[in-house]
Amino acid sequence: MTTRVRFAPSPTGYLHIGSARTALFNYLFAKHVGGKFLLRIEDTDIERSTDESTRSILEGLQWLELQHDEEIVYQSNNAPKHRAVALKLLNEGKAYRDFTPREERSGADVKAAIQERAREQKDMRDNPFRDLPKEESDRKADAGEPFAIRLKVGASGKTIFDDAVYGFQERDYSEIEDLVLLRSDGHPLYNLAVVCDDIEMRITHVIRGQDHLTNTHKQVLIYEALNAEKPTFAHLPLILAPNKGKLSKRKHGEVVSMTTYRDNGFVAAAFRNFLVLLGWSAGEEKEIYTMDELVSKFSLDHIHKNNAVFNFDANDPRHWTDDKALWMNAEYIRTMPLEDLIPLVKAELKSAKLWRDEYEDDDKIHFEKTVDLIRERFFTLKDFSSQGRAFFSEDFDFDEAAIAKNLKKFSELQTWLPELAETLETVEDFTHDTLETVIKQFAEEKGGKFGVIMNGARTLLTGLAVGPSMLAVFETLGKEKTIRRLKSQIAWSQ
RNA sequence: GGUCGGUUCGUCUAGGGGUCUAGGACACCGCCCUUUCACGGCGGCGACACGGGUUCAAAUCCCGUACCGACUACCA
Repeated sequence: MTTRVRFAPSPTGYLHIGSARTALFNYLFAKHVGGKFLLRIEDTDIERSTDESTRSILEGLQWLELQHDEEIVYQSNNAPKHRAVALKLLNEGKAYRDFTPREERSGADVKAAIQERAREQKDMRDNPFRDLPKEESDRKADAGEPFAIRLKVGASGKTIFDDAVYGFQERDYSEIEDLVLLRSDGHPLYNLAVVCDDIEMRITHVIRGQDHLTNTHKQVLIYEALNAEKPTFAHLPLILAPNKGKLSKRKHGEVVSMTTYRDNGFVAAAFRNFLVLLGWSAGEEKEIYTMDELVSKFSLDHIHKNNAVFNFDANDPRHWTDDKALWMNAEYIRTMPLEDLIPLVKAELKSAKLWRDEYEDDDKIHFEKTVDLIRERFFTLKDFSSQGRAFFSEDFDFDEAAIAKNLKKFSELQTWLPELAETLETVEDFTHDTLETVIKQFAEEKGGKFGVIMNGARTLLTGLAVGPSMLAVFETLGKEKTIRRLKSQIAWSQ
């Protein structure tokens, strides 16, 4: 039997990093065993689901390169089927009509209210309509009395299943209430919908967040009522906020959204690599994996049981997201094959209006050399257009601190650097070694320090106080720009 | 409250009775390299939640306690 898994987000917001990781694990598991990775949008919560959210989720998956197989299933399209199933269970006597008036639950304090209610320790089988004779139930229904349909959970017994991550699970029926299958307005509920759809989609492995672990018992009951074969369940540890609480948009903002990473210059492969290490490890010291390696190494039995903390400090710009994610991104930028990086840099330069078509034509080699040089110290793709701006444009800013530290502190540089430009004009072979000889000699003649001259040049040439080896910068920028910028007085007048 | 999970450096983790005076990565700190630096090299700091058992031997197995989390909806 082919392995079939699904990622089933509800479109009530952007793609959350926890969901993204769930999608990733599903994808890797499917690909590892040569199975199918399906996508189902659980848009049955009419009030909260939006098309925009669906789009955002799709974009996030696409960015991470988690291509789904087959057509996307929209759960709302299946509502009639879910309803039919509820009715079928009703006819078979496995479910019953509950004529209790609906209790409206809404607002921020639902959770508290539910907990409060749960504290009462009531008997899960005390519903007065549970054993209402069929005739009477039919009569009330025919009379137009609204009713919900509840699953009739056995008086005694227990549900069991063997979770691929958490192991053997059991729960006594007395802990499970007669769950509502169909709302009194005919709207099918989550547990019913999930089970029906998973059956219809022939899902073999349900891989999802640990927050569904206890729900699973209810679903197992539905599978059994339907005489359907249960899939294998595998629950994933949660990804928590630094305070070990739930990671949410309301409390934590943009850091939890996938689009934030895409929009802030993350390399998708790097973020994916970071994500896969949250709750899973191959049991080795290696940490950087290509997608192919992940597919071949991934397995459910290396998934942890304990939750992982997504560590970041909202008040510290340098640690605005998890340090390891940031490091991973930098690592990818400086070590990934240049040909894979180039398109990403191209996109970044385009969006910053710094892209020129020559970069992949006449100027291709030089462009690639430039990217290769400056990527060494970059953390995100944004750095190519910000810190790297001077390499792609004449219109760049000078860092105030750099001017103070590298130029104004040494006033003699104001005449020396233009003089250096004159000297460099005579250099035919504008390359690293030759430049080094010439500039060292120039420094000696002036009685100045080589380093001071180089750093002054750095600021004039790039606007910054940090960057790659200056001789390489000279060479990469080329003779013409080097000379022009060394002569420029713009920075001096700031 | 109940049920179910979980607990190894600040964070991500290796480990599944002896090879653990607990390994790696990130972060942090120091030194080195150097024309700068957020590169690189070397080093440092730093953890088995606690208490009982079982065993010749426990981070690893069992029990209890503490703490954290999930669930407990006519939400998903």
